[in-house]
Amino acid sequence: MPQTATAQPEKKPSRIQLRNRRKILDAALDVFSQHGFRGATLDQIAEAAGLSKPNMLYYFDSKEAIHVALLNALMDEWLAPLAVMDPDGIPLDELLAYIDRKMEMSRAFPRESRLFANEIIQGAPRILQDLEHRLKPLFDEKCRLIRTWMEEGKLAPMDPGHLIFSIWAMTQHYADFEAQVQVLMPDTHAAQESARTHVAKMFRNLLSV
Amino acid sequence: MPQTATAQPEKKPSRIQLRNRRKILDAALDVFSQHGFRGATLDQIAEAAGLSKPNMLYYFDSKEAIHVALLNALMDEWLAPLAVMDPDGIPLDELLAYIDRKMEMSRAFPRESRLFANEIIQGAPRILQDLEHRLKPLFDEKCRLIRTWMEEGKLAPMDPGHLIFSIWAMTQHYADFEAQVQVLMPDTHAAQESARTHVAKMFRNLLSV
DNA sequence: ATTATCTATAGATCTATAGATAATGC
DNA sequence: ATTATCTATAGATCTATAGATAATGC
Repeated sequence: MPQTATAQPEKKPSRIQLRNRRKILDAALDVFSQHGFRGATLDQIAEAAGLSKPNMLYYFDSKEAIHVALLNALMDEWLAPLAVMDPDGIPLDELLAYIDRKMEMSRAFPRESRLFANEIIQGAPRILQDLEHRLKPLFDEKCRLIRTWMEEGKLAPMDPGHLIFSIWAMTQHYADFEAQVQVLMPDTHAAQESARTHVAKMFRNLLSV
Repeated sequence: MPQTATAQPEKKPSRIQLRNRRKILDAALDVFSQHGFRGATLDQIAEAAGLSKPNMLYYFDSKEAIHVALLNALMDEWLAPLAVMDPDGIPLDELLAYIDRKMEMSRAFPRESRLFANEIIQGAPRILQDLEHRLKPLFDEKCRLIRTWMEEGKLAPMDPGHLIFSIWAMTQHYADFEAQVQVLMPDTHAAQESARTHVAKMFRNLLSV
């Protein structure tokens, strides 16, 4: 039986392993999302994780390994709102529910949003493969679904790809550009609530037949 | 006559001064827009500018001074499309023209877009004052103008601030997240053209009474 | 016995400056 | 005379590793 090159003993990780790896990834999310990959330092991550730097490198081979592990761990969670869009649901409701889930994620998980934003703005050097192999198939599948809905006359016709880009742009803007939003609309709490209403109305208006 | 604290001899810069400062800022735009402030190095900028590193620091005091000079130099240009929105024009036309100018800038100057995006995502530490003192007044002024137009029944009513955020989010998305757009819509040229149409239609639809 | 942590530091990279030399403009 | 450039390097910071010691799980 041919043995794959990546086959490994694969002992199950200890409790300490799990806890420390999670502490490191939590800290890395803080630091990488704020400074980007090259702007972040192992010192900052180690301090935020409450571990010494060498100890941290006992759990991950390198700075890049931490970053890649973090992106991989978050990718599924990040794509979940799109993934659960249901072909058997009511088209307009499904899309509006997707938009609302994205707005909620942007509010509840701004660090995750900024982590991906930083990576992609800088050319996605460490995540391009994942975009190709995990995001692209999902994107294509949902584009086909939306196109079908439009052809059935359930949604106003438009390019499904650009529609999805519009949704991403609008929903993630409030997380990614929070510093600017806060300057221009100082009452953050009210701004967040009204943003949700504005975006929902905007897309309902756009998508209704 | 009282003398301001910042008064300086202020000799006029030589031709070489002007040329080298411009070369440095050009190079800095390349490097900072791709890697962010902390991710960029003076080595990269110096090489891109075709100057030695110490020579470059003869023209600017520090890495931060280069970055700040660059942001300041680009801010007016970056806000120009919003600034020229004309109170005496036809409301819907003015807004659609603004949106089209922003789409065109995103296409023609993606580095500028990413430079500001990087800075703001990371909390705008070096540009917060400018946002307060240059962006905020313009933003408030244009919000008042749009609100007036809406009250006159010339535009569909909505929150003007969120409308502007929507426009920024949509138009800058194609520049800032270009790496992702390219993965998902490989035919970049066609994607750009259809993006322009999509965004124009979307806002015409949204704003028409 | 194995896993986890610590101290110390190598070696690379990065910002910035000192001080000498070359080029330029009156 | 003044402006611009170069060589050399100080001093800080950063990633990563070596090797010893402590803690943990059978």
